[in-house]
Formats: sequence, structure tokens, C-alpha cells
Amino acid sequence: MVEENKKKRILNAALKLFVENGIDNTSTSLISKQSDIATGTLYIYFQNKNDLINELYISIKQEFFGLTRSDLSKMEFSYESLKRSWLKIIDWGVDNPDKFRFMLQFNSSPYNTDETRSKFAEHENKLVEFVKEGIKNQFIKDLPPEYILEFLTAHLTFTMDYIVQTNTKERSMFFDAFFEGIKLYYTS
Amino acid sequence: MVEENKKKRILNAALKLFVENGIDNTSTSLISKQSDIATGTLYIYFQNKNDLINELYISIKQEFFGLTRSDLSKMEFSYESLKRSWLKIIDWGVDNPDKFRFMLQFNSSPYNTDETRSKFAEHENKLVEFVKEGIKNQFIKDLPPEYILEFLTAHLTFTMDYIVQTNTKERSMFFDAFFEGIKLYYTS
Amino acid sequence: MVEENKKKRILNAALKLFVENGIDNTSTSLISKQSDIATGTLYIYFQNKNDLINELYISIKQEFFGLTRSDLSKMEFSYESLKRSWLKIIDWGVDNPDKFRFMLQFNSSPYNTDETRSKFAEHENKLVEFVKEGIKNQFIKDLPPEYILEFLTAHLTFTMDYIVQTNTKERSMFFDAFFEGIKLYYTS
Amino acid sequence: MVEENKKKRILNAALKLFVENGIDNTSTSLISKQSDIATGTLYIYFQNKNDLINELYISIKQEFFGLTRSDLSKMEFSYESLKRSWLKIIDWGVDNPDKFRFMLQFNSSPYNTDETRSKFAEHENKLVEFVKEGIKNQFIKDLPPEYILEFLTAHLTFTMDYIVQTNTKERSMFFDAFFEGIKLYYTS
DNA sequence: AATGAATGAGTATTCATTCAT
DNA sequence: GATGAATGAATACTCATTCAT
Repeated sequence: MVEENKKKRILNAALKLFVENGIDNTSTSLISKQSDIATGTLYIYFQNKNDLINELYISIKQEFFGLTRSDLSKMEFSYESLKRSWLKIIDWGVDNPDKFRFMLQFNSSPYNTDETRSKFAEHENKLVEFVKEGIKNQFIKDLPPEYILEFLTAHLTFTMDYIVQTNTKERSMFFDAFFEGIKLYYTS
Repeated sequence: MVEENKKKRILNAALKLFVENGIDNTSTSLISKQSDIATGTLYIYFQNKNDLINELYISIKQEFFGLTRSDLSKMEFSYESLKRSWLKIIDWGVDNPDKFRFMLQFNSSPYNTDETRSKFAEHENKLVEFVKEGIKNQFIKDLPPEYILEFLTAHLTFTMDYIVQTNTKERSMFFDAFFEGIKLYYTS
Repeated sequence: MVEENKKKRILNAALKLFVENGIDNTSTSLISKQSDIATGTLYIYFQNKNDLINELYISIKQEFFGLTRSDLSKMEFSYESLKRSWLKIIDWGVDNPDKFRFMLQFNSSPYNTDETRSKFAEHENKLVEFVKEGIKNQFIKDLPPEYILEFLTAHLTFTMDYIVQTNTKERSMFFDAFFEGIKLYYTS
Repeated sequence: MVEENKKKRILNAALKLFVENGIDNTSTSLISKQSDIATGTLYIYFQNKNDLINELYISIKQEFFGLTRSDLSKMEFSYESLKRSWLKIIDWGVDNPDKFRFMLQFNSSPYNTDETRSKFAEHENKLVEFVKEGIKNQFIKDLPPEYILEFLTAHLTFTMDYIVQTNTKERSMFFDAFFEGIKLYYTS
């Protein structure tokens, strides 16, 4: 009987070590040791190191996208709805700093291939639609939707970082610093 | 006489390979080959691989900070002055995509230690002063200056990326998307 | 009750895989998979991989020697009797190319130990007697009987190979090419 | 300066170990140890283990074919000329039992690919021509030339083996056992 | 200063075998 | 008997670094 528990242990150990020392400076044997399994056991649960890295990333990214998936399908674009999602993500990042750091690390690594990216195309499309609606309804500026999404991601990322490092309780002002940059001021 | 030329060749080859394949997937022997020198020669110019990586980063980061150094000391905070610096940096990034990519890669890698960061404390302080002045003079919101600087960095980074990838000529709208997020709207 | 059927399945799968990929490039786990049994089950029927290899060889060699066993005990040496046995063996090899190939592979491998060879001493002795009779009765040249037997084996082997590869129907000429080499021409 | 001597040492150690324990039961680290070099040094001289195996085979096979190359181009087919070549090969095999054993081992291994075989096509063709001439001039039977060559090879192989094992001085009778099998008896 | 052959610790991965269920 | 997850020693190969020339 495959112990799902053991796979979890491997992924947890890998996450911790990857964030601490970098992916390439973490040997599979160290992961095994930290998971309290034999070197060969890792290869029962993962075809190879690359697979482990990818599976870890995908599971985290899915969790990440899962945070806002339900909101995204129902909600209409508004300051309030966007802010609610934004806060959810920030809270998750503050609670899961390793997962969040690993995502960053993976994104700017050679492990991040087109193939991996394509796995999340569907969700990306939904996000684009969401932003387009905001533009059409004149809530936000007519910037390229992809630009706005990358702005959102970058803003979330460094804000999360800042909150974790300074341990501040501040949230609203940070969100506004983003939103006021993209919002459309009515010209009468 | 140490041939400064040869050192440059090594750094150039390293930069190219690091960006293409990642730092850890680039062997020193490959760098040597691409630099048309013997494997041992690299170790005349650099103590070890780590040194080479750090020196490369430092030289690029210095070039990067150098872009705005003179401006920073003379100028007073204003929309125009900030925008001018912002544009300089964007232009540099568009002209030197490898340098810019490497900076990103390095930043989110285990090579980025406190020691490396401390090398640029002076310049960071100047930037903080610059921002504080903007806050004091009520040009921009009373956010933590460090937060604003990280915002600026993040915004520059992803905007540069976006510009490089889409090859767009647009600039002003992107800068405004940042500036309107932090600017202070007078309440009379 | 040990399922003799299951053991057969293992041996058949092993034979096929050994011939296809070589003994050392065939893992016991692959043999298990091809036999539709669990990895551990193989070790109920065989003490270890070495045992499996040896048992497979012995069973095939016994089948091989069995082809001519009855003939050998009754018959007197003659061109006809030798040819009949020779043809039987060729036919068997053409019908069982995998068994024949595996015998070759095993023979020139480090698995072929003195211990294995000694298992067939009795049959070898009978063969020697058969050849000695042919020499005594002046049918064949006075060469060392062991030499003649190895000649016979070598000739059978490469001829079988040639027949399998070219798919020829020719037989007699090939046998004669051997027999005329060892037959004694009467000098009156 | 590449020490050709060191490469020789590796090839010699490999040959010895391959014959003793089989190719697959000989680790590259053992070869290094026996050659008195570091594990990594082997990979300066050979791209990988497979390369080492192939290069070893090719060098031996070339030596082997070299034995008779000059004879082959000048000589006309005759009992005497064939016998002279045959004796040269036997002598070489008796003097170089490891090389001869390795050739056998390699031939019936999965390392023997079409690519390797193709390397010697030219020499094989010359041999075929030589045999064809013998057939045309009615020295030997009208058997397929390829069959005759395989016969020759098989006969040389087991005869060499027999001579090495029994340490006999006999030669002529063995050659005749082959030649009388293929020679054409004139029918007037 | 420059070379590049040599080093050997370190890496990902395999696989025969065991044993609790 | 049967299972298959688990083991860990062993393997081919890499690569940062050294040093005699």
C-alpha cells in the first residue's frame, strides 16, 4: 500500500531544503535523510529529481490559484472583490512563507519551462477575462490586461515579502498603492 | 601585467551562460572554453566560482546604480525627476537584457547573502533619503520608504520584462501606473 | 502448492528478456513485470537472480541434450546416424532461436562456471565414447575426441545462426562441410 | 600534454578485468584503481564507459585484421596461402588470449551494434572476394562465401581455445580438419 | 601569467533482495 | 504462497579546484 503520507513527507522536506539552500544545492540524498527514508525510496514516489521539483511546484501553484478560484468565477470586477482576493493571497503567503518563496525561486529558474507554464493556462485566461471586464466597465485604466496581471503579481510578491520581513499589520494602504495606480479617474 | 581584457572576457562569457542555463548549470570549464582560456586561468582572475559570481553581480549592480547616481545627489524630488531616472533605467534594461536578467536570477538565489547586500548600503540610504524628501514635501503618500523603494524596484523589473517581451514603445502610461499608486492627492 | 505454471512463466519471460537485452541489462523487476507477478514472488521460486539464470540454462541444455540422448545410447557410429542427430539439433535450433541464443550468451559469460559445466559431465562422456568408437572403427580421423566434439558444437552453432539469418533450406551441404573435415579417407 | 601511456594503461586494465569478470561486472572505478588513476581521469581519455569498451574492441579487432591484411591483398587463393594466414592468427591468439577472449565476449554482447560492425565492412568485403576467387578457381566447394567465412571464424575460435587449454603443439591436423571440409575434390 | 591534465569528493539513479502484511 | 514498498550499497559520471610545467 503506497503511503501517501510518505510522499507528503518527501515534498515537505524538499520544500524546506530548496528554500534554505536552493534547488541545485539540495541533493536527493539530503532530502531522503530529512524525510527519514532510504535513498531509493524517493524514486518510488518520483521518477527523478526533476519530477519531484515539478510536482512540488504544481501542487503549490494549484493551492495558490485555488485560493481565488471560486471567487473569480462568480464575482464581478470591483474594488471590493479584488481587494478581498488580494487579502486572501497575502494571508496565505504570510502563513506559508516557504511555499511562496519556492514559487519565486522556481519561476526564475531553468526548471520553469513552457510545459510547466502551459499547465496553468486556463486559470491565466480567467484572470485576463476578469481584468478585461474591469477595463470595459471603466473601473480601471485601459492598459494591456497582461501588464495589469503582472503588475498585480509583482505587487503581491514584494508586498508579501515586506509584510513577512517587517511583521507589519498594515494591509489596506498597500493594496491601495496598487489599485490607485491602475484605477480610472472619471473625467467629467 | 594582468590582462584586464581577459577578465572582461570571462565575465562576459559567464554572464551569457548564466542567463542561458542558470548559474548552477554552468560549469567553470564551460566558461573557460567560451572565454578561450585554459581552465586554470580562470582561477588566476577569481579565487573560485563563488567569487566570479559575486564579482559579476557587483559590477552589474554598480553599473545599474551608476545610471542614476549623479541625478540622485543633485535633484530634488519631483514627478519629472523621478520619471527621468525611471526612463534611464528602463532604457538600460532594454539594451542589456542579460545583465538585467542576471540581477533577477542572483537576487532570488542563495548566492545573494547579507554580505553582498551590505555592499550597496550607501546607495540604498541615498535612495531612502530621496524618498523621505518626497514624503516630507507631500509629493507622495506616507508609506514606509523601504516599501516604496521595493515597489519601485518590483515595478521597474516586471515593466522591463514586459517591454522586452512585447517590444512595445509605450513608457509613460507604465510609469504613471506606478506613480499614481504612491502619489499624494491633495485634500484641501 | 507451488504453481509450476508460475515458475514456467518466469523462466519464459527471463529467456525472452535475456536474449533481447542481455542478462545484465535485464532487471529482476522487469522479469517480474513481464511474468505478471510481484517482485517478491520471483524469490519464492528462485533463491536469487544467479539461481534463475543457472536454472534457465540447465533446463535448456537438458532439453538440448535430450534431443539426442536416446539415439546416442543405441546407435553405432556412422555417417547416417551422426547426420540424423545433427539434423535434429539444427531443426530444434531453428524452432527455438531464443533458447539457442541464450545458450551461446551464457557459454561466453562469467555465469558459466566450472560448477555449471560439471552438471553435464555424464552426457559429455557419452559423446566422447561415441566419437572414440568412430575413431576406432576408422570412420573418422584420429583427432582428440574433445577436439572433434568442440568442432561439432562450433559447426552446429554457426550453421544454425547462418540458417536462421538466411532462412535457407539447405542442410546436407553444410553437414558434409563438417563431416568431410573429420572423416578418414581410406588409404589402400 | 596528453600522456598516451596513461590511456594504454586504462585499456590494458580494462581488458584484463573485462575478461576476468565480464564487462558488466567491471566498474569504471575498479578500472581506475587498477590503472592507478583517479576516477575522473578515465573520463579525460574516454567519453564514457561505452566508449572505452568500443575503443578497446576496435583497437583489438584492427590488430586482429592487421595480421593478415598485407597477405590478403597480394596473395592468390591456395591451400598454402590460406594455411599461412590461419597459422598467423592462431599464433596471435595463443600469445594474446585476453584479447582473443574479449573479442568473443564483445561479439556476443549487446555492445556489438550494427554501427560497430560497419566499421569493418571493408575488410569483410576483401575476405569475401578472396573466398570467391577460391570458388571460381575450383579450389573450394561452391558454398555461400559468407558461410565459409563464418566457418573459418568458428573453426579458428574453438581451435584457438582448444590449443590454449591443452597447450598442444599440433597445428596442421587442425587446419586440415577445416580445409578438407570445404575443399573441392576433382571429379574427372 | 598561462596551461590543461589530474584529482576525488559528490551526485542522481538503479536494482537485487527483504519482510511486514 | 503472494505482495510490493522499502532498503541501501553500488554505479557511471561531473566538476570545482590544484599544480607541475
